[in-house]
Amino acid sequence: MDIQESIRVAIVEDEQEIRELLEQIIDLSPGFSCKRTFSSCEDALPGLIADPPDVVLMDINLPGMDGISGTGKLTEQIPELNIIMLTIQDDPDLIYQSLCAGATGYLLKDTPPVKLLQAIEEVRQGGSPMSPSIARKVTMSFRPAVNYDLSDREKEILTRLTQGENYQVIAAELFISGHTVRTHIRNIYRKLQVNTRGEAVSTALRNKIV
Amino acid sequence: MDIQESIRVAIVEDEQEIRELLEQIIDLSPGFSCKRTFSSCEDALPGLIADPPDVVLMDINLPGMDGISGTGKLTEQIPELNIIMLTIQDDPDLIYQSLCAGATGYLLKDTPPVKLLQAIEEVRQGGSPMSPSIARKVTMSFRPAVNYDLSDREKEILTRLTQGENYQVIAAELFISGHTVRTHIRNIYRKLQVNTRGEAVSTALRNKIV
DNA sequence: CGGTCAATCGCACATATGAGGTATTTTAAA
DNA sequence: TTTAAAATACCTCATATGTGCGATTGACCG
Repeated sequence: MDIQESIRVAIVEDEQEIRELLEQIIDLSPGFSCKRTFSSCEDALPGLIADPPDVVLMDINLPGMDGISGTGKLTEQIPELNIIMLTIQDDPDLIYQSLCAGATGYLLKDTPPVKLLQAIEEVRQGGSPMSPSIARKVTMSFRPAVNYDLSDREKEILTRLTQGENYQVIAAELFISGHTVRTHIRNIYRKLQVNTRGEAVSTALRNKIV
Repeated sequence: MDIQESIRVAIVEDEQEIRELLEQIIDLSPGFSCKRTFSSCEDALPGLIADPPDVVLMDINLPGMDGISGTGKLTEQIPELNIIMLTIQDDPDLIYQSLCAGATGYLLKDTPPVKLLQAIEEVRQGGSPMSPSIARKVTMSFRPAVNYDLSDREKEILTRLTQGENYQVIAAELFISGHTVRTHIRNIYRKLQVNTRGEAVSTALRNKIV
């Protein structure tokens, strides 16, 4: 392997101490190089878009544009860019937002240097490195949160509501009368504590009921 | 640490060869023990529910009840049970369904023994081990898939549709007339290629537009 | 300068929906 | 076998919705 082929890493991190520490860890490791570091997204974006590195380490808490918005802007321009969030927070909501914005990895800042370097390599090879506790939060996010105690029939009808079918169509497909469909939907709304179709579909999908 | 404290692993796998190979890998490794193996979910469920192991390795393709359904039944009874899917398939849909059913890890069958043991330890410690390519598919699943080219105003209205607000309420909140709301919604429906509120909300949420 | 598009506003009408109530039958559990 | 829950069915009525049409304004672009 050519000496030139070291993985080019860029860092966006506002705290000077951490930034320089990361830079040293990476730059002093064979196979890795860190030529560019930034203390804000505003500084980082133009350069990173013009000449994308192999991997970006992105802090979430930044003055001005936060790391999640920055990640969004970057992936909008360069969808295949590998961005690893590197932060203290393990708030499920921030993890969710980061991944939606296009992050491909998510590490906690207490990650030891060796693991950090492994993660950079892994994301380079098409993986999605995450700290164990983060990965767990991600998998847990797929689970249905609350149990609304819907009957099978109700779930069936709710599914069809999400598909935009109207009362008559549902009735025909399930071989029941439109009146019955209305009654079921009334019960669904009561259990879901909603009173419109839009809310019902929304609650159903967000809670993975269907 | 006590010698008794080895991690108790159970295996559900129909192919005898693979099952016995896994059993050996685990049972011969210090700190791990595999006392129970099954060739079907039907066989496995009663025992696993009665006396849950620390970790379950679950195949997806099984005769009779498949591994995803089995995982669902298990987590219904024991939500905190650690189940690692162990399969050849990396189909995003199966990954999604597995995680929804309650799987906490997902490994490909070509995972080398060392990595497998590491994964078992990791899931035991609250992580969610995944093969790199699987993890990447999981993170990618958070990204908005298709761009429907909605204007900011349209996204704003779409968001409110998902919250079940009616035309008049939306109009009042955005300080525009109900007529305008209708026009926007008409345009949203056209762009999303739907013609009911339920479908619009569904498409919006599934594609992470809002 | 002409063209395009987003955002705004308007009218009319058939149908779908949500909300109120009541009641029978089937299934499952106690 | 009694009871409870789920599934079924019906009625009425005010309002929301989807859709057909047309129109004006302002911003931005070539």
